[in-house]
Amino acid sequence: MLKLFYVLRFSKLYLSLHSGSRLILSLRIMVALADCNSFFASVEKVFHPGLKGRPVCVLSSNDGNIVALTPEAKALGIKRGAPFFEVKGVIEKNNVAVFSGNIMLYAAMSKRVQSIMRRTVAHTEAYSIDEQFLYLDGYEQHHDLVKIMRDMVEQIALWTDIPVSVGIARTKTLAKVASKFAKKYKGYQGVCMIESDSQRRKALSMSGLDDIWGIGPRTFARLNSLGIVNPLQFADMRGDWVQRHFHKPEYQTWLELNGQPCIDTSEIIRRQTITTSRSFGKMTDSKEQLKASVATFAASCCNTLRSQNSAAGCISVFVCSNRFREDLPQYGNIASLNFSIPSADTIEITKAAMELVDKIYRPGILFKKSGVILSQLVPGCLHNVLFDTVSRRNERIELSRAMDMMNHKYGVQTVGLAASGTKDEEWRTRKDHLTPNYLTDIDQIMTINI
DNA sequence: TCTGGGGTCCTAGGACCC
DNA sequence: TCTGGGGTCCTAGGACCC
Repeated sequence: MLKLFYVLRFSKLYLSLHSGSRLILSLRIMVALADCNSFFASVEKVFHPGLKGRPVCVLSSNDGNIVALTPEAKALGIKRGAPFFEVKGVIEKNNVAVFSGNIMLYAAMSKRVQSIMRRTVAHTEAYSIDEQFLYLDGYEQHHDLVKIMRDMVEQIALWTDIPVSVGIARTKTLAKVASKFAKKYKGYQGVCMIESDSQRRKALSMSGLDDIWGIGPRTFARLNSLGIVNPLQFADMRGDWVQRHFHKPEYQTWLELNGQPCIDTSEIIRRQTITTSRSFGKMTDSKEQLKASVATFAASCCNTLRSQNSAAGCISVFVCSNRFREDLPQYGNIASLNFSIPSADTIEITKAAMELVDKIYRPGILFKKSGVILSQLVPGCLHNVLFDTVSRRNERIELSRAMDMMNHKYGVQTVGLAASGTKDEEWRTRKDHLTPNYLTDIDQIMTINI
C-alpha cells in the first residue's frame, strides 16, 4: 500500500486521479510541517547558554534590520524587519542580547536538525533553512502520528537544543496553521494535528487572516475591503466567487484551506537565477572598490552555480546609491551580457562582470550597494563545444573547482581572484556582534575550560 | 550615523508574426 | 465613422515566501 501511494504521488497518474478516486485516498494522507522556533535566535542560544529566558535578536547583514527574535523580544514590541537603529533604545533598556546574523552557523545547525527529521520520516522536503515538510503517507496506518512527531521533537531538542513545532494536516497550508498553534500553546507539547473538519473550522476561526501562508499584506487588505476578516470566512466563500475576485495563487490557498491539496513544492529544485548582493558597510565613489565588491559577489555566485552543477547563459550587474539619503544624488543601473556558450568559469564570469561595471559606473555618485545575477542557467558545468572561443575551458573549470575545494576546506575566500580585493576594504559589511563559526571552522571551534 | 538578501510564480501588455 | 484576428514570446511589475 505504501508503495502504491508513492507511485501515485510521483506519477502523472496522481494528477489524473486527483478529482476522482484520489479524493477518497486523500482523506488519509497527512503532511507535517516541522518549523524551528525563532531559528536564528535559537541557534545563538545554543552557543550562549546563559541567555535562557533573556530576549534575543539576530540582525541582517550590515547589522541593518532585525531578522529573527525570540518571543521574549517580541513581547517588548520589537518587530521582525525593523531597522536596528530604530529599536536600539528598547534593546539597551531591556538588556536584549543582539547578534549579527551568521548564516554559516545557522546552515550547519539546520543540516543537523533536518537529518534527525529524515531519520524519522522517509519522505521529507526541505522548504527553507528552518522548515521541512514531512510526508506521512502510510505511517498513520500503524502508528499515532502525533506521538511519532512528539518523539521526533524531543529527539531534536535532546541532540541539538533547537525547539521545533510541528503541524499536521491534510494540506500544507493547513499544516502551517497547525504549526502556529503548536508554537503558541504549550498544551500541544510541540505538535498539533488538524484532523477532523470541526478542528479545521475551529483552527481557521481562531487564526488571523494575515497568518495564512499565501496571504500577504495586499491580499489581506483586499479581503478586508470585501468584508472578509478571518480565514474561516474566506474558506467558506464559494469557489467561483474567489476566482472572480482573485487570481490563481489566492484560489489555491482557498482550496488548501478547504482541505484540498494543490500546492506542490516537491519538484526538484534547480535554481533559475543565482544572486549575490550586499549593501556596503560604508558608501564608496571609487570604481576600484565597486569592482572589488562585484568581483567578490561574482565569485560567490559562481561557487553556488558549480555546486548545483550548472552553467549560466547570462550575467547582470547592478549598482545603486543610498535610497535613504535624499540629500545625495541618486543613481542606479543594471547591465547584462549574454555568453555565447553558458559558462561556470569564475575567471570568465568575473571578467564579464568587470566590463559591465565599466558600463554603468558613474563618477561622483556614492554607491551603497552592488550585486551580481546569473540567469539562463543550464545543467552541466562543461560546455566544450566546437568553435568555443575560450581555450582550455575544461582546465579553467578544473581550476575553479580546485578553488571551491580549497575555500570549502580552509574557509571562504582562502583563495580568489585579485579582482576581489582585500579583506579589510570599506565596502565590506559590518558585523559588530558576530558569533564565531563554531560548527564549520576549525580555528573558531569552541573552547571549554574544565 | 545606522534602513537585509535571496528566491518563486503569475499576469498583463507590448512586440512581432502570419 | 468604422481600422483583422489569432497566436507566440518576452518582459516588467506585482505579490508572495523565508
